[in-house]
Amino acid sequence: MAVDLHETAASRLRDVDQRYTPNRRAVIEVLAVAPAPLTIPEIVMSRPGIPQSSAYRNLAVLEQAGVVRRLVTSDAFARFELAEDLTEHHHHLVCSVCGAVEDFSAPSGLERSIAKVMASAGRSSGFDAAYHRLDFVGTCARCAA
Amino acid sequence: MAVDLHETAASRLRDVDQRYTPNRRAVIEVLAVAPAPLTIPEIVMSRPGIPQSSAYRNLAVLEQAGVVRRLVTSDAFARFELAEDLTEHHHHLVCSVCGAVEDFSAPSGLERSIAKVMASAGRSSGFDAAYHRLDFVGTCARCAA
DNA sequence: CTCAGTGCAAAGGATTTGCATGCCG
DNA sequence: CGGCATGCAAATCCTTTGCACTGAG
Repeated sequence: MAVDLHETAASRLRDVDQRYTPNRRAVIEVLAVAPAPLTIPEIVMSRPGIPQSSAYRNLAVLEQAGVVRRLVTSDAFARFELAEDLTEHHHHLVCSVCGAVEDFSAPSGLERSIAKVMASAGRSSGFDAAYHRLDFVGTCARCAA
Repeated sequence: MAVDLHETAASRLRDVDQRYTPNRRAVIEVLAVAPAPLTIPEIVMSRPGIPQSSAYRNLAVLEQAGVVRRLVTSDAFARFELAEDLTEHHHHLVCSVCGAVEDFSAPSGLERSIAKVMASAGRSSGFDAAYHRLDFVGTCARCAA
C-alpha cells in the first residue's frame, strides 16, 4: 500500500513533468501518516531540514499533480492532505475556536444522498460539480467550555 | 423584513457593546441584496467612500456579533455573507477555476440526513458540532471548457 | 552539459493595527 | 466630557518569487 502510494505519486508527477524528489517524498510520508490535514509549519517541523520555501513550492507542485489537496479553513495557515483517491473519502470536523481539523467519515447512505443532489445541483445555472465538501463546524474537546 | 434585519443587527451589536453605525449599516445593506457571498473589495466598490480598513474592521465586529459569516475559499480574498439565521440556510457552488461562489439550496430531505449524522458525528472524540457546511466544487458556466 | 529542484533572502499581497481626529451618547 | 468608530498610513504575516547553486540524467 505504501509502495503504491509513492509509485502513484511519482507517476502523477511524471505526468506533469516533475520529479519525485526526496523532499517531495518526505512531505508525502508525513501526510500519509497524519490523522488530519497538516499546516506547512507542522509539516516542516516534523521533518527538520526542509526549508519552508521548498515545502510551499513542493506542495504547490504536488497539488497541481493531484497528489495532495489544499484546504483553507478560517485558520491562519492553509492545510494539506493526500488527495482523496489516495486515501479514503472523508470529511472534517473543524473547531471554530482553535482551528483544529479532524478527519471524519460519513455513513455511505449520506454520501449517496449527497452525490444524488450534487448531480442535479447546478443544472439550472450551468455549474458542473466535480466533488463535494462537507464540514461540521463546532467545538473540539480541548476547547470545550 | 428589512427593518427586522437592521434591528436584529443593531441588537446583536449592542450585546457586544458595539454601535450600529452608518458604515456598518451600509455593509449589511450590500450583503442583504447580494445573491452570493462578497469579497471586501466587492463590498467597498459597491459603496464608494468606505475605506478598506473600516470595511475590514467592521466586518470583523459584525462577524463577532454573529451578524455576518466569513467564508474562506481557496480564493485570494475572504468572502462575507449574512449569518444564516438572518437569511436562509443554504450551501455554495464554488468554481475551482475562477473562485466564484454561488448560493444553492439543498432539498430538505438531505438537510435532515446531514443533521442526523452531525448529531452523532463527534460523539467518540468529544467534538461538539454546531452547524454544517456543504459545498459543491466544480466549474462554473463561465469557466466551462 | 542541461535543466529541474533547492535554499536563502527579499518581495508580494491580503489583512491588521497605531494613532490622531471626529462624533455619538 | 468620555469612549468608540473612523481614516490614513505603516506594520504583520502567510505565501510567493528571484537568483545563484547543486545534483540527477
